[in-house]
Amino acid sequence: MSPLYRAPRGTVDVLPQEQPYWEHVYQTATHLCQLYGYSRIDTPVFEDASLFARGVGQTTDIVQKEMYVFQDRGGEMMALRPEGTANVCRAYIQHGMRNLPQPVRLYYWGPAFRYDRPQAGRQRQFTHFGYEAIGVDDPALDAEVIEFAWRLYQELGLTDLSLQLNSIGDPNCRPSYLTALNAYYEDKLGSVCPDCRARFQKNPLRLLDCKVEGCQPIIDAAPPFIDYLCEACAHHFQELCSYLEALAIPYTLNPRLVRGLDYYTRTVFEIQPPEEGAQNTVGAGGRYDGLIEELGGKPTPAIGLATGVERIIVNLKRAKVPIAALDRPAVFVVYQTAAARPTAAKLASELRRAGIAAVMAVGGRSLKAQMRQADAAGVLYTAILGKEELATDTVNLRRMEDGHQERVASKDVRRLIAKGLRQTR
RNA sequence: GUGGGCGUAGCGUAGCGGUCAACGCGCCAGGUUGUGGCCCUGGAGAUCGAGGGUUCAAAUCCCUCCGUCCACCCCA
Repeated sequence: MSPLYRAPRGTVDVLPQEQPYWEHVYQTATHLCQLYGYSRIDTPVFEDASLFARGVGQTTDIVQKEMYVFQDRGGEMMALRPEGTANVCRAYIQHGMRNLPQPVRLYYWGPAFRYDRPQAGRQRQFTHFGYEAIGVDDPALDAEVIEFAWRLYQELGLTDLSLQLNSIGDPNCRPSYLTALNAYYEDKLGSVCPDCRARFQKNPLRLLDCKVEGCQPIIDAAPPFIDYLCEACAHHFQELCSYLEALAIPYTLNPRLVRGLDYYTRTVFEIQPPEEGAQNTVGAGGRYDGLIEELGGKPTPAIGLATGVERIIVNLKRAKVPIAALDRPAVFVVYQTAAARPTAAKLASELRRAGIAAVMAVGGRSLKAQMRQADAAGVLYTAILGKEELATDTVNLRRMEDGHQERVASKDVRRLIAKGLRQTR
C-alpha cells in the first residue's frame, strides 16, 4: 500500500488506541513534578541554530549530523530543537531567573527532532519529558533529581530498570583524566576496533562505551575517571553517593558511563532497561555547571534529566504493564424512526449538559445497526427512543452489560443514568 | 552515513511463472415487521510498493528506485 501521503520518515501518528499509554506517562510525570516542586515551562520547538551548537556541543553527532537546520525567510539560521536543556537555559537567562529563589525547578514536555536513521525506539520526531534544577551545586540536589527519576519509573510501572552512575569531573580535572586515558590507549590501538581508533582521535571518552566484544577487556582495564577527580569533584561525588544510599536508591557505579553531549560535568547518570538492545537508555541526565555561562549567562550550576516518552512506552509494553483504558461515552442514544431524531439530539445534549458523556446515532441507519454501533462504542447504557416512547415522553433505557432494560420517564433519565454510573465505578 | 530482512484489501496472512488473486479479523447490509454482543447469509474493499526488463504468459524470475523494519553509528 502506498498512499499519496504518509507520515514523514521517522515520525508516527499516535492513534487513539495508543493514547492510554501517553496519558499514563503524562499524568504520572506531571503529578510527580508537582510533588517535587517543579513548574512547567514551554519553549519554542525551534531556536537560533547556534544555541544548540554552543549548548549541546559543536563536536557532537547531534549537532554535526542530526540537527534539522533551516534558514527562515528572514535569513536567520534556525534549528528544530534536538533536546530541551539548551532551550530551558536560554529561557532562564533571558527572563532573569537568577533573581528568583534558587534553585529554579522547571520541567517540560514536548517534541524534539533529530535527523537519524529510524529504528526500534528511535524516531526523527520524538517526545522528551525533562526537568532541570538550576542555580545550586549541592550534591543533595543531584540526589533529589536522581531520586525523582527513579521514583518516576517506579510509578510508571517500570520496576526492573537499572540506574547507572558516574562522575566525569569538571574542567579542572578532566584534562588530567584524558591524558591518562590517552596514555593507556596509545599502545593498544592495534588491538582495538576501527571505530575505537576513530574515537581515540575524535572523542576519547567514547572509547569507554564501545560495544565491540574485542574491546571489552581493554575497557575493563582502562583507568576509571573516579580515580582522577579533583578534590572538589571527588567530594561532591562521595556526598551524592551517601545521599543515594540514605534514600535507598539502588545505583550502580559505572566507570564506562559517558554522555554524548558536551555540556555535562561531574554527575552523569542513565536509566537502562533490563534487556540488551540497541536503545538501552530510557532516560539520562547529569550536571551541567558550565552551560549557562557558555550560553551567555552568569556562571550557574544546574542539573537535570531527560527521558524519551516513546522509549518509556516501548518498555511498558515489553514489561506488559497494565494500563487503564480511557473513559468511553456512558450513553448511546438510538431511535426507531427519523421523526425521533430531534428528540434524540435533545436527550443527548441534556445528558452532556448534566456531565454524562453521551453520543447519538447518526447516519440514518436501522435500529439494529444503531444497536451494533452502541455495542461497538462500549457504552454502559443505550437510550432507545421508539414510537411508543416518543408518544409517552419516555425512554427505554437498556443496560448493555446484561440486556436489562426498562421504560422510564424522560425527566428521570439523567438521574437514573447517573445513579447507574456511580454503582459501576 | 554503512549493512541485512521485508513490502499482496484498513489489519494479519496464503498464493511463489499459467483463469489480474484467496483466507481470517475488521467494515457495511440482511436473517420478516422496535434492539447489540454468538451464529448464518450476502456485500464493499487490492491497478499484488513504484518503474523497467525476461517470457507466449509474472503477485510469482531479474534490475533500479521508494518505503518499512532491524542492526552498526549515535542517542531519548
